Amino acid sequence: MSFSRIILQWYGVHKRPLPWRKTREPYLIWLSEIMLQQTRVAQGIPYYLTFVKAFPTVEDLAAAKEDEVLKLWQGLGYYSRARNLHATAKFIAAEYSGVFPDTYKELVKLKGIGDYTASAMASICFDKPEAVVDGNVFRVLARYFGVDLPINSSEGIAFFKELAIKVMDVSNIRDYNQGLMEFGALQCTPKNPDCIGCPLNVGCVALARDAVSILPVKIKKNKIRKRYFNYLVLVDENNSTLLQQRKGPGIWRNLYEFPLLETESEIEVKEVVKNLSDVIALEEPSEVYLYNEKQLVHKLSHQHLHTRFWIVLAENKLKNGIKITDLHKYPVPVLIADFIEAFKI
DNA sequence: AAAGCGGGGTC
DNA sequence: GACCCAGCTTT
Repeated sequence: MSFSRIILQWYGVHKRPLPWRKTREPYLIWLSEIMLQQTRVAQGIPYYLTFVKAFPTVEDLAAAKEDEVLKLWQGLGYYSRARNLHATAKFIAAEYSGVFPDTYKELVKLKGIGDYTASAMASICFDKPEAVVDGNVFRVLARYFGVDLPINSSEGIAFFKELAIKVMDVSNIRDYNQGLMEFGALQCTPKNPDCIGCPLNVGCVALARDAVSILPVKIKKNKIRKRYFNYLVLVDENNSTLLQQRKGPGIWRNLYEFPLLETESEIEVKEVVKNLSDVIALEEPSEVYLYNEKQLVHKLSHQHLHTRFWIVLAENKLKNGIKITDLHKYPVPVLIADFIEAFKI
């Protein structure tokens, strides 16, 4: 039996009943695909359900404020996905009367939709013969066909895409594509795959060469940048504080945070007081003290944020102050959300 | 071609 | 601690 036949047959038995598998409506498939980029299915499910409930149609999403979208996205990470999602929803509603295009070529032009997502939507929603290549597919193909080209090199990406097109089954492309990814997620797992019980073990090149554990090959290049964040948590007599929206490029764009003093290294309270006026306009603080004695390290995949929260008691009432009890309404990074959760004055 | 972009699960 | 996850965009 062929590679694709075995995948289809396996999928028929092991298909999980995921929420987005009850439909082929482009809006819902799109939503699920964007959320699942670099994200495990289990982590994405609750967000998907929340979004479908809050925004049943693309017009509903288009009509929302970006802050609302980011708030519901909070905790899922890679927030450019949420910003692009919102921008594309507005574009589809305004320019396409709320109807998604049905070809790879048109889909891939949309913000936040790249090769993978355009292929997934075209095949799943419209039965178009497009091959998907996600992390699962890279792994399955690399092992079964014994390909050791790095999956994160230009050459590797092009090779695997071509290979995926060669072996796809266009007679049932929806199930084939989803089946191949499901197979990677459940059977051909990154660590300790069950090769004994694998329906593809006979033809698997990696298994024959005892190379399962070294495939796929990936060039690693993780340089982790250390940063030192000092958040200034102002508190006035009304129990109000200040938040700022992060602007420009970099992490957490358009999310909110406390006024930030970033430094080259860990600093003392004296230095915080000295630099206070650079970050916030304040008549005169009555007291500045450290909230977390032990600096906490918030780990992103490419940055370690050594973070301290400083409580700054304000002498006068803050202008544009936000009630501490209202902080939970703003979209914030998990780092800030955890602080807000724990903060008791 | 390479870097930047989150947060969480798994081993 | 290392690796990975239904990747995309910018440089």
